[in-house]
Amino acid sequence: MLKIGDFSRLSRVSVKALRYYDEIGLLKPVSVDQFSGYRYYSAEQLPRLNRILVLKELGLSLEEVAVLAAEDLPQARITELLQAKQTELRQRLNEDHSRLAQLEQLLNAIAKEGTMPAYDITLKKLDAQKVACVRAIIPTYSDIPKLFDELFGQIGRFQSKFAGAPVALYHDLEFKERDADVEIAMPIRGDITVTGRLKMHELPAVASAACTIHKGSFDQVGDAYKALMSWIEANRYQMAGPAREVYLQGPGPGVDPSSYVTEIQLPVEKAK
Amino acid sequence: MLKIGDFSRLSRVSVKALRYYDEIGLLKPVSVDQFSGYRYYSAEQLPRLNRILVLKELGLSLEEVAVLAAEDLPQARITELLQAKQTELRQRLNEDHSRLAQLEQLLNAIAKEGTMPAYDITLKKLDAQKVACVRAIIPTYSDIPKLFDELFGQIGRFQSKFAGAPVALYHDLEFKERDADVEIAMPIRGDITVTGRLKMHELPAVASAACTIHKGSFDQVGDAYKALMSWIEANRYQMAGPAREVYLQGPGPGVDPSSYVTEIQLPVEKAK
DNA sequence: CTTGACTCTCCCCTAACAGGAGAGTCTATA
DNA sequence: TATAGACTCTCCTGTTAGGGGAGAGTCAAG
Repeated sequence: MLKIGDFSRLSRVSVKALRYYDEIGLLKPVSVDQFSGYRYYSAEQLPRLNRILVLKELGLSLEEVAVLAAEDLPQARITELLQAKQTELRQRLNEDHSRLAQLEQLLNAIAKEGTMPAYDITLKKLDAQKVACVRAIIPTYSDIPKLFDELFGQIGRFQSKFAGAPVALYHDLEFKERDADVEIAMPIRGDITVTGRLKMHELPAVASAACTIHKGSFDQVGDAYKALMSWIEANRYQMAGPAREVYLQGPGPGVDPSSYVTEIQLPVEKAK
Repeated sequence: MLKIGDFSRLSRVSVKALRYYDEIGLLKPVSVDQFSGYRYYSAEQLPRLNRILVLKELGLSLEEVAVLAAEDLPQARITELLQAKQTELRQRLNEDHSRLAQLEQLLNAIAKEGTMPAYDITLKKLDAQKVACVRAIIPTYSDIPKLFDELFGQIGRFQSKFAGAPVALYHDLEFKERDADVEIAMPIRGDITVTGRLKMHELPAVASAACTIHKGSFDQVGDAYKALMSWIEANRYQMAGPAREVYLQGPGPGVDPSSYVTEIQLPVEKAK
């Protein structure tokens, strides 16, 4: 019979860990002194402990190890559990891989710019949402406020049904200096009646969109687009739908242009 | 001013997480109502939160994120931190890679044998240790007990200086049916005087050894060696020193051969 | 018999929140 | 104006796999 310290030395497992394995029922000492509480182990338990350590090393949680270390477990269950771990590991490998790529890209950008880049870009999934909208071909971008006025002039009294921040969609796949096809939309909960150029419809969901947040006047919003474009190129994506601008904090009473906050969302897909 | 729920919806970060970020000082609301305790955020905080999320996604802990999200951090510190993360990530990638390989191997073995393999093999580092030993060429393996007797006949009275389980070293790099070069050693703490064929010396440390534990009579110890050998081959290692057998529970009064416990250690190195 | 090494239980700590309890607050509608 | 329902607050517990330490009891050698 070995005292816990001896068993710890033989197995190179800490005393704390052994006590913990006892507590969770993973490896019980062969006997426990009823009065002193001392745990006594046998060298014959080393193979089991060894198996526990091996399985743990493979990335299984102690709970899973406990299942696998049980005797007479049907083979099907064993392989099932291990294969689940396998796919889990594979997935983490992929994630880490792309993390590493992102990290490298960030380091490159820092080396080039000498500081943290101004725009942080993430890939998001956009849900479908019901909106009230007006869509038109406008001669110049300075006509956008008119579309807003047209929209809010009609739906302004349904504030309680607003379900988010207003969005602009640029339906031209390429940038157009004039005569752009623009849609101004407001997410709506429930139904409202619309007339004239106003329509209710559903913005389609987007499987993945490269997104970033621009802070400040719309004059510099081009920088955000540039950052998005070079990110898309560097990560081998390509555009896959109309760009969206979400006006998280837009023009309004007492709002300075320098505190506007706009999220730009570019639907993308992996380039072939 | 946005209530926490609104800010949560805008940012797609849970209310719980936002409160937590407030608590650890990572992202404080712009104002907190002194009486109700309500937190009020501004849309202008979204870029910062976005940066936090991006850095977190890269695998940084919130503590590290807090450092990086601080203003006016010298560029050197930034790259230093990120590069540290990079190497950390690379290491985890390697580990996961080998884990995956081990897992696949285990699944193969299970598929072949129909059950969990009898031997779990691990790579260990062996420390140097001082031993008393007797080394000899013995005609047959059944002469090993004689060597034990010779050893313990002399050092048996120094039990208090024993520092581990007895070890056998097989100095022939290839298996020899007869006239094997065998060393029987006992780890010793401090010094003792030895005479005749007995020597004191230091067993060298081993950078990595493939190890497994055999339970039961020595007759079947060959299975353990077979398992080790095929593991070594499958993992592209090669032997790099004398095999060791550690008698964790060996012959003694009232010990049945079926409860012997022996660890087999094969020093290895990566095959080129 | 003493001393030093060992062991016991119990409690707190980790990271990044999630879940829930119980109490207080805000706001839209009747 | 009253109230219901939605929202928010703090506080507590739980998650993994133990580590660190306190205070008390136990064992073995000299």
